[in-house]
Amino acid sequence: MKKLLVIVGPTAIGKTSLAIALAKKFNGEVISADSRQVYKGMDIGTGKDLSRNSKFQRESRLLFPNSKLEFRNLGLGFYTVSGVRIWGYDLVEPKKDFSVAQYIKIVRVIIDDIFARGKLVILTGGTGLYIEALIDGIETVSIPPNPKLRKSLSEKTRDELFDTLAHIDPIKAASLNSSDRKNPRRLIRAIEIALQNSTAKRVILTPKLQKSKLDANTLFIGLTAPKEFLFNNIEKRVEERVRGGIKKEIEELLGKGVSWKDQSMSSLGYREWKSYFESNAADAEAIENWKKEENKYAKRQLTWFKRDKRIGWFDVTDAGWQRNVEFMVEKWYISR
RNA sequence: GCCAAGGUGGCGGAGUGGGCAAUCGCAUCAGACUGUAAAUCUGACGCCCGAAAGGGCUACCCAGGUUCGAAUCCUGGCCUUGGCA
Repeated sequence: MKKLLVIVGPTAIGKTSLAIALAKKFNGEVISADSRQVYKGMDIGTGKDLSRNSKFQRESRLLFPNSKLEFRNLGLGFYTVSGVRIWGYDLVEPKKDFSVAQYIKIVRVIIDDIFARGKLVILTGGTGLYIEALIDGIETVSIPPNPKLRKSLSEKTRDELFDTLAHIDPIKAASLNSSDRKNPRRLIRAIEIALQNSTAKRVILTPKLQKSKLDANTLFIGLTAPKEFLFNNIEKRVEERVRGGIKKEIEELLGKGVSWKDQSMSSLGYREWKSYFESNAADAEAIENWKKEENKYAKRQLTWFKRDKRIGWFDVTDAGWQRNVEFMVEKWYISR
């Protein structure tokens, strides 16, 4: 039976180390579900758990599902940390855009491979959308972005965007909640989908939009903690990353031609340094902002995961929580 | 001691006679989320009642005063900062 263990939770709570511990115990391999760790060369800021000498190992049996996704012949591969394989890092160059659709395509290849080798898959990370998309599927992933359209819509106000959408797809427009109606990015994507759908219908291509769910026996575990504890951890972690050489990492990225406008550089821990590098702002300012933003991010993650009723929560400040997790996983693992 | 500027909500900072419970930013709380998701976006945020509409109360350093009406004007006090002695 294919078994998939999912470990979610806010940043800095210790998901990866739990994943590694469980992987050892239950013969598993870890896959990162993190929209930023996919970028090659962004290690410190995104918190890839790499030990000093861990090297990327290419698995040449595995191919990218689409040659366009592959870059520089790097291929698919993994890092080994404490004897456990970690996949999902270094999938793209930081100059490239990346999105859920690509993530699920690539990761499904990896998952199939791990299952084929009879091992447990442990998916862990803080990007809720990626996890949900991978497991439950997304109907409209097959509709690619349309850069020209996006550009032409980018000047419009939210009201104009909403009116445009209401004109093309009134049902979709009416179904949007009050927050999304004011969210330009969402409105643009909705228009993109609406247009695609309507053209498709006209050409009688009618692509069957459907969710493709992952076929596996899945257990969801969530790690949580009181906010003070979390924020404290975040603070320490940010400082560690500063000491660990985030500035140098950014310098190297910039040196390789990565720009502040690139999607990858919108990541926490990177964008906060823009004014430091560009206008000589104090690094204390960057660090303070980084911590602040990281806290907000953790809260957003909690909001996202809270609504998924499949998740069994463990508070990492409770004594013996780890044993409880292991117990739960074991019970599930040996069940059929 | 004199001169100047100023004291506003948890913080920063607008407002300089009525539209002010007070723009905005931060923080905080709650939430959304289906190819940018570490992104993007929404709501609440003096106190009390109310599901809401709405109503009531207390407020812009303190004390007085002018005025139909003051965060805004006047007087006195206290405090802060800068300059001169």
